[in-house]
Amino acid sequence: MPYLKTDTPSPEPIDCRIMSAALDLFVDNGYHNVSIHHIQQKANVSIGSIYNHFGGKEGLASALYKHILNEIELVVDDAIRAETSPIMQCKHLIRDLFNYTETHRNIIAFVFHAKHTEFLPDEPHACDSAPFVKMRGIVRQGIDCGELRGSDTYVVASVIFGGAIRMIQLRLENNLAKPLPNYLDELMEITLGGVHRNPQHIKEVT
Amino acid sequence: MPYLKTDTPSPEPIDCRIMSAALDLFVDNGYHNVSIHHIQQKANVSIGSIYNHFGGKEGLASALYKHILNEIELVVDDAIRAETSPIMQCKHLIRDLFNYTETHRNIIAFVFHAKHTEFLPDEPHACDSAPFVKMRGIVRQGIDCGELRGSDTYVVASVIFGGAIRMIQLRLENNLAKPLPNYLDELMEITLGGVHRNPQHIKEVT
DNA sequence: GTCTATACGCTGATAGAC
DNA sequence: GTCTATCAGCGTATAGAC
Repeated sequence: MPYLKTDTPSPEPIDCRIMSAALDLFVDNGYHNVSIHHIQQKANVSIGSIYNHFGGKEGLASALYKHILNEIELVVDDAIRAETSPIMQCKHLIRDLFNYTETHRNIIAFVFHAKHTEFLPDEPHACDSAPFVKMRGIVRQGIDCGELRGSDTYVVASVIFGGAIRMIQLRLENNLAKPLPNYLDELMEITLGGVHRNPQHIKEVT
Repeated sequence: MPYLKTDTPSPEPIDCRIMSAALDLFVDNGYHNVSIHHIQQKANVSIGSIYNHFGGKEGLASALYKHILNEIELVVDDAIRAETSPIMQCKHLIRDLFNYTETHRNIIAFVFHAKHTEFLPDEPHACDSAPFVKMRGIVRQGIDCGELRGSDTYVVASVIFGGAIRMIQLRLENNLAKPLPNYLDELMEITLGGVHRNPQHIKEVT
């Protein structure tokens, strides 16, 4: 599963080496601030090889994007398989994403911290890709079976995963003192139970 | 307040025309896909004028960034002034941001939909800028006065504003059928009251 | 398949006239 | 202050040897 190892210079297949180097450089510097020459140098390959394998810089980014979305999809599938209720699936998934952020920082950063449409205009928006569609599917089931409040899938999914994604982004920008798993329990508690201390008074403010 | 009008070609001060053109182009195409020549053409000014006023492309982006953060800060200040309780301030602010997204799309897009560190390495992260610091200040007060549950400011702020920001991003990517204000009531209700239909059972899943 | 050297276009920036 | 013409550098992509 961790096919894409970070900062491993040499003894791997060449296409993997290229993608790993590109991932690190893209995350650290941004797609447009990285040239083919940088990637070539970091991956210890020639420019020709990059063109042979990926057809150019954009093809490389596209392959990397799809590869990483597949990895995320595996994480989502695991969570769906491991739990039965939608709420438990959500919590399981957020926990795994938090762990993944700590162990595979750049993979998460590439998904949650880049604007792909600026360099991959033909790829679908991240939120329309398989893993995110599946996340909304979990939420949809939770609403239908009465476990989750609300009616609009996008709204409920935004509350559940929006808070978690925000935490991930804060962590990636080094705004959090501790690793993400330390915040998981509090995050889930107030996401599920609400931020309002006296829920019976909510009607007063809405 | 709407000093930066969108798609207004001519009868304004030159620096405003330049910033408006740059904002539209940056949002539509991404900073790195826009050249000085594009901006010059759209703003009906010369390259020299851009350099005279802003010192170059990066200086222009930096001025635009600061200008827009100031506008957002005004929105935050308005919400803080208009309400007394932190929860009401949060809801007021989210409503105004939703309206602002519909009426000043590109201003919101530039703040919530771009990765500024890729072209403004010297500017602070958006989440460290004044408006976002003030948002966390509201949350901090809410926690301290017992109105909001939770203890960590970042966690509570992520839940409250993370969901709203996620909705804004979905709207900017045309994933929502209706304008944002239509979703406000449901969003606030489940954010404040929790997504879990039976809160008394939360301990079972956390 | 892998590599090097080269060509070409574009972009940011400047110089100097008005 | 505003403008035009021009330059230098970089970055993508290709051609062709091994």
